[in-house]
Amino acid sequence: MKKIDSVERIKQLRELVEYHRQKYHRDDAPEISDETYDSLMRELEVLEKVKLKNTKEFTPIEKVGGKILDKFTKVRHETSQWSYDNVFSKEELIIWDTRVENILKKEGFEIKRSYICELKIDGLKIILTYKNGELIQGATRGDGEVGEDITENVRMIESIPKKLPFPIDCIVVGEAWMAKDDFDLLNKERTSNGEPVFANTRNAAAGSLRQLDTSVTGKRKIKTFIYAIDELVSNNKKIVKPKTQKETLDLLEKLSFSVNKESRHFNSLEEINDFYDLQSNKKNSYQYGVDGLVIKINDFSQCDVLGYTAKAPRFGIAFKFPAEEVTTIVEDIVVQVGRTGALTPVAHLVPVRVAGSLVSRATLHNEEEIERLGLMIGDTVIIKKAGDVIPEVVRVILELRPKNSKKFLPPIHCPICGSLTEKKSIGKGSIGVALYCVNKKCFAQEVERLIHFASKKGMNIVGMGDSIVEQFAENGLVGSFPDFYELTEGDILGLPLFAELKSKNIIESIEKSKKVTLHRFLYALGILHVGEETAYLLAEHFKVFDKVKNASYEELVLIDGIGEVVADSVQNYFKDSENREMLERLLVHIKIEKIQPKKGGSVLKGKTFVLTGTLPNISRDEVKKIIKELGGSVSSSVSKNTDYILLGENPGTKYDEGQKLGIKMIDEEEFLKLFKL
DNA sequence: AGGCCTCGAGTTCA
DNA sequence: CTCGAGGCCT
Repeated sequence: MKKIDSVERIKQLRELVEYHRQKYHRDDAPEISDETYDSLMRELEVLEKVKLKNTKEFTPIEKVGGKILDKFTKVRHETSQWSYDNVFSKEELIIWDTRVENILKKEGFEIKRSYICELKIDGLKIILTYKNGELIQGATRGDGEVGEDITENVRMIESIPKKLPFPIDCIVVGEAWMAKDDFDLLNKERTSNGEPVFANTRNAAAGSLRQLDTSVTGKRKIKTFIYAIDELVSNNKKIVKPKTQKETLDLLEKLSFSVNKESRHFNSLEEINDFYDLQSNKKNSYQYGVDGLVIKINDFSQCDVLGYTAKAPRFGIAFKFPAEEVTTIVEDIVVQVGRTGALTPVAHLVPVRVAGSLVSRATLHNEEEIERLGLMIGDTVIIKKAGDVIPEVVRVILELRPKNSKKFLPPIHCPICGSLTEKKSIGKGSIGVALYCVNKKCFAQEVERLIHFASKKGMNIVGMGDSIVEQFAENGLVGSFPDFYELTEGDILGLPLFAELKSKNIIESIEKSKKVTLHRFLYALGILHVGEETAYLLAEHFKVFDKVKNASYEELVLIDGIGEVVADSVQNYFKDSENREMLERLLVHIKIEKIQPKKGGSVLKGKTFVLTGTLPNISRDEVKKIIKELGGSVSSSVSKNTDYILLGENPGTKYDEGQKLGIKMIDEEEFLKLFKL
């Protein structure tokens, strides 16, 4: 891929950012997620700084917010409404803190400082003005200088006091948000009324506040957290101007505002980092969205010294949680060969941080998926992580497509062995979507089969991971399964990076792997359509390997769960003379153990479980084993046959499906207790 | 023949 | 986790 001209990209990005800025701030109808928007903004900021500095093209983005719609009247804010700069890592936080310390030192100020950490609520900023204790105005932030008058809407919000307990003048600032439960209900209602649903709680909150009919606002159950006092005039001795952020929060509470209870007062960055970790685990348990922490210097006299940059206050910073959706560029689409010969296109990306890890590749499944996405090489795309683990291309940002973008052409030849590719026919006349390399001797396929054979769920040769198998294969040490068992320490020692101890360990693991259960052995062979489950079925039915090997088609299809396709596949595998020879050579080394009769468990008889998320103490495979031993079964997808969903941390879409179907959810603790394990 | 339920296969990063 | 497709029930 040719490098994209950065000046050209800056121009495109500017236009795009401006477009979405208006969509978001003016129209309340964003088309992209905030994270995506942030990500575009950050890229633009960096590019401008690097490429255009000292040129007349340099017009840094400073304006934030949008133009004002006619239907709401404008209000000019008494004090500018800033927003804090963002940091995304502990290192960046230290840089911010060091700058704070340096400025304080330079100005001859006390450098000892403490911090207030507040949750950064995902809502919309509101500014409330009180005169003599009476609410006289509510406004949105707008561009920071001029916002919209939403006084009548704000009066409909329960958590906002219309009259303060003290007759003072003040301007306070906070966040308006909608609870996740209320959001779900609202969207459900809108669906049944045929209205478009809101994309997220913040849009819903924003939409609800900008209603010309304020009774609608009242019905929408908007909630608030207030966190700042911009101005305060008081004749009352009980109400004095706060000198710190902590006093501010206390005072706000005293004035009957709704104040978030999670805020903490800390003296060190270490404490802040712990709090960050704690909250990043807890964030999904709140009814409001949290996108990070806001860290503020507690002492206002220090804040005054620190002042403002052109863009943001120096005395505070937003420490954001890792973005879950970001943009990046598809540098190339590369075709990978699987163990069965299946060819899978994978997008190679400019590395980006998503949900805490650096992502450089994402599977595209097949051509049809690429078609659906309308993806071309060189495109800018939005990436997210499915179930917080596997990177996924969500969609293409067409506006950023470079002129030299290339279409992905499905390979005519296998990228590894060069033989022709084809699609498989399935059933009568119809053709499957996946493309295959039909050469069984294809080196890539052979390596993948060997990896599968040695894997944990197969022969479980400990220490024989993907890259080691690859290395062995490339050096001609292994080409077929029996080769593993004919390796000597001397063979391995010849390879680079293999010291004596390491070689010895590998030989030992190979030795240990010789004892296997029948189902694991069958699985390891990698027979087409025989996965873990089917291997188990075969093992249970036939008990000994020879009977599986010699089973007739008729016998196979009679087994519950095995149909024509699988029976065919099994038959063909054992009919193949090369396979038979290989097996003969292999079985000399292998000792197939009898499966122990099930430990008379029947507690879970007939119960079907589905697992989602990470369990705190037990591994997924262990749980599966336990459930099976007790007579239950584990399925990979939720259906109405599912009895229980075993819920771990960061559950995926199965959680939502389960909720829809009203399936009982239990966590690890409940599971163990329930079945007295 | 159609629809639901499951399984198999491929995938990512630390 | 997601997708496609095999198996089985209606």
